[in-house]
Amino acid sequence: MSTAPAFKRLPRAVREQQMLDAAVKVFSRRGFHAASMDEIAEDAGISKPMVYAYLGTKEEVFVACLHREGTRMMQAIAGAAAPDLPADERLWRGLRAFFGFVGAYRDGWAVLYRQARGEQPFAGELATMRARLVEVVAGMLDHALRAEGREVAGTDLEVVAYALVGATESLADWLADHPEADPEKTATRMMNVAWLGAGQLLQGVTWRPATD
Amino acid sequence: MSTAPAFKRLPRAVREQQMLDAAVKVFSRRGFHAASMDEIAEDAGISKPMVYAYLGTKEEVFVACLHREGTRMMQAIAGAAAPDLPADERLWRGLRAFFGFVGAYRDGWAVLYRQARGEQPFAGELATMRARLVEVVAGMLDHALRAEGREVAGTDLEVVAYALVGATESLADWLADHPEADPEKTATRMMNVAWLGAGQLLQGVTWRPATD
DNA sequence: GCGTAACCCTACGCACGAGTAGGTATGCTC
DNA sequence: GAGCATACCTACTCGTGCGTAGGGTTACGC
Repeated sequence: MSTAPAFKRLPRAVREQQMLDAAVKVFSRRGFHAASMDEIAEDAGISKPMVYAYLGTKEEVFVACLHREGTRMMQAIAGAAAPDLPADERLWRGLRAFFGFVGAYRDGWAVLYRQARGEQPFAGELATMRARLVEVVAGMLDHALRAEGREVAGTDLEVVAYALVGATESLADWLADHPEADPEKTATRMMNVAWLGAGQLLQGVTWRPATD
Repeated sequence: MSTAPAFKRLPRAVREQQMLDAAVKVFSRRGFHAASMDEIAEDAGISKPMVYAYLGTKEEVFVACLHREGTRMMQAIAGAAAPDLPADERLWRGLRAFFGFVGAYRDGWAVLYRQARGEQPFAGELATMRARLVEVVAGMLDHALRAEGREVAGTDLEVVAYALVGATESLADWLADHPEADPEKTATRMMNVAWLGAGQLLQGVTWRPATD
């Protein structure tokens, strides 16, 4: 019989990406635990055992999502912020790339930051990624300050970098919830806060002398 | 037989608090879904039906936790930042109170921000609370600027306030993971970043003119 | 054209955890 | 010290969803 096969057979590489797309979507909507493998399979237009065959258990599927979206984001940023540029230009381009990523892959962002953070097994992975970002930002600040002949304690640098990364993530959340907002403009605003605030502070200006 | 009752009978109000303590602890460790009512009950030193009798279903227990911790936090901040003080002093006291809260109730913080955020049914509640904070901060900035005869568009103010709140939350996370760190000092650092960065920016200084 | 490997399915087993039924003991009131 | 409310328990039911067993079909090499 030639019952036109409702859906085509596809090569593994393609199906895997479809599954990941579906998984990211479902995880971002429901959260890790509330998401069901059945829903992911259905959303990918496939049946559950295929997901197990290609991607493994639920945890493994989530890790695969985390990995793909994380890599995308890191590459977007790293590709934009070439290390031979002056620090402020690197920061600016990095921010633009970052907000561009969030604007383009909202679901990915939600999975990465809103979900992974709460679930114990994955929080570590996420923390590592963020730590890399903090390190890079701290490096930029340090570099910029050395160029002006100033020097600052490592811990202070790290904490300030942490605050900047936090502020950026927060604006990313805001952006994800405001589809009408412009990523470019958001990046500009963040750049202003970051560069002026951090710069001033690390140059020795303080609101109230830190009485350690 | 006088089999000394292994554990005492306690009045409802006391048991409820013990249950909430246990629930906050378990939720912060495991996350909402992975947490089990059995574990909460065991941790509180009573049996499961008591939890249902006093606090209701799992969702209701979580909401109760959210409510208690959220109220504690808001009261700590509001109590410290009296509205008749100058804006910078209010900001400073609010920050101190906030970091003090996080230092004292780490589990509460984790439940509030790391868990509630990811779970759809509760994210809204949390967003409302954060919105109130953003509003207050924006109000402070606005007030401070008007005092200097300057004026700024509402949206800009809100976005900057958002970034500041985000940076603060981020440092709170850092603090929660670094038990040795000093809340007071963290507050000082945040104050410096906030006041200098936001202040400068809103006074018209920019890194690169925003070319709307 | 025939074997074989890759793709894909329906239909289950089974554990885990939310929520409940139904009963016991302890203190408090009159 | 009888009656009653409140604190508390053990021991279940039952739905939900992860993970799998076992089998069918299409393409591709030779």
